[in-house]
Amino acid sequence: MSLRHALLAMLDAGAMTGYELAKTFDQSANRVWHATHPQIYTELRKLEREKLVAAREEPRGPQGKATKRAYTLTEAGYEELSRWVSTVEEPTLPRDATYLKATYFEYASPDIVREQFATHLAYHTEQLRRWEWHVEQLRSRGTDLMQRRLAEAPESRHAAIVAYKVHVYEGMAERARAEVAWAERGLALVDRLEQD
Amino acid sequence: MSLRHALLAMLDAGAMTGYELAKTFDQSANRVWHATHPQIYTELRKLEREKLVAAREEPRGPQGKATKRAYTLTEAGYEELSRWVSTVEEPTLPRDATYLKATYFEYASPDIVREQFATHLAYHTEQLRRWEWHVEQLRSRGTDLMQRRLAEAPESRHAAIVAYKVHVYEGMAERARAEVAWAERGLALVDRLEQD
DNA sequence: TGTTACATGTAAGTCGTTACATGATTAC
DNA sequence: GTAATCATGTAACGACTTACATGTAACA
Repeated sequence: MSLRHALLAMLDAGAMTGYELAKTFDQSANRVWHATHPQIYTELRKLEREKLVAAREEPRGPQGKATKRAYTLTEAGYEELSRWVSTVEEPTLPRDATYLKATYFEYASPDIVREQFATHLAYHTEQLRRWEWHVEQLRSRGTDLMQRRLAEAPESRHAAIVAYKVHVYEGMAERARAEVAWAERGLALVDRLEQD
Repeated sequence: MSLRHALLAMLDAGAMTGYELAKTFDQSANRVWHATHPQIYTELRKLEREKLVAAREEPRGPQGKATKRAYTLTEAGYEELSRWVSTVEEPTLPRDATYLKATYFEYASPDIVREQFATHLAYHTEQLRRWEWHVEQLRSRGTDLMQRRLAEAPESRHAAIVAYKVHVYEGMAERARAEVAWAERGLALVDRLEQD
């Protein structure tokens, strides 16, 4: 049940609409927890009913025919976020389809295996680039979210706020590096097996 | 929908009961895909209805009052397994509650943060030990499952069968090492932040 | 006699995906 | 005018979790 906490956490940096949250989830800094837009809209309505967030309907465009709903954390929402952060999380049990499939690669042709490793390599190379970019942004405190967050916190906490996020994103970058290396060793392995 | 393929893959090494499959999933070599026992029993019945596996009811114990159901792959099941292995898997989108939580560790006390990193460290140290053990077992071809699998395959494929599994388990070991290192750096970080 | 392991399920509920559906606004 | 983006949802289905439920067999 971490989706709600991911949402609460992002709203802690300031008001956002469901649309913005979906964007932030999928392409930007918070690619640690994946969620689709129907899930996000549904959960936001649920959080609103539980009074953990409050919605403000805003007109959109000059005519204001369209509206959007900007959500903010309530006091109760903030407390729930703090409570959650202060409980120890059990490690996630693995469920990795690529690794599972790779266990049985002897049933596939070398070309398919190469394609699988190449896809893995391309994906995680791109991810690595993203994470490294985010670490850089964080260190120079360049992201919007970080600016907003720091503005609302006392200066004495600034170091910790940045440091933990850098630690997470560096961890994600390390993971991506491990996947890139794994895929490269995999490609070398196919070649070796084919030569025999 | 990888649970079914995980089951088909394990049955490829020979007949097994739901109970044995659940054990194998959770504590032994195939800890790449997690599943609970109700899920496994349900999916096996479904696979049976779809004729991808066949069940043989066997008596258990000397009186044979109790029974167990041993499942084997059918020809169609084997074909489905081959088909699946030959399709390229899209990378899994991340959903990691520990990393998500760590992003907001500034809201937790240093002791809670230490406890979280220590839990992470202990878990992945244990996992690393397991994966390294499995790699050793595989290399010496010592596991039951591997013996059965090799017995049914032509000798020319033996190298590939072992090599791909070693590659996967080494990848899992590398991942565990990365998590151990991440948790250790995390513990050092808390200390540093507390000193300032 | 009691505990652990073996063995198999059902049922209720939550979480997550995919497809469907709608309409305004912006930029070309 | 038309395409992309902004913006918000519903509905159906499938995957997964947790609690409940039952009984045999082996071992001390």
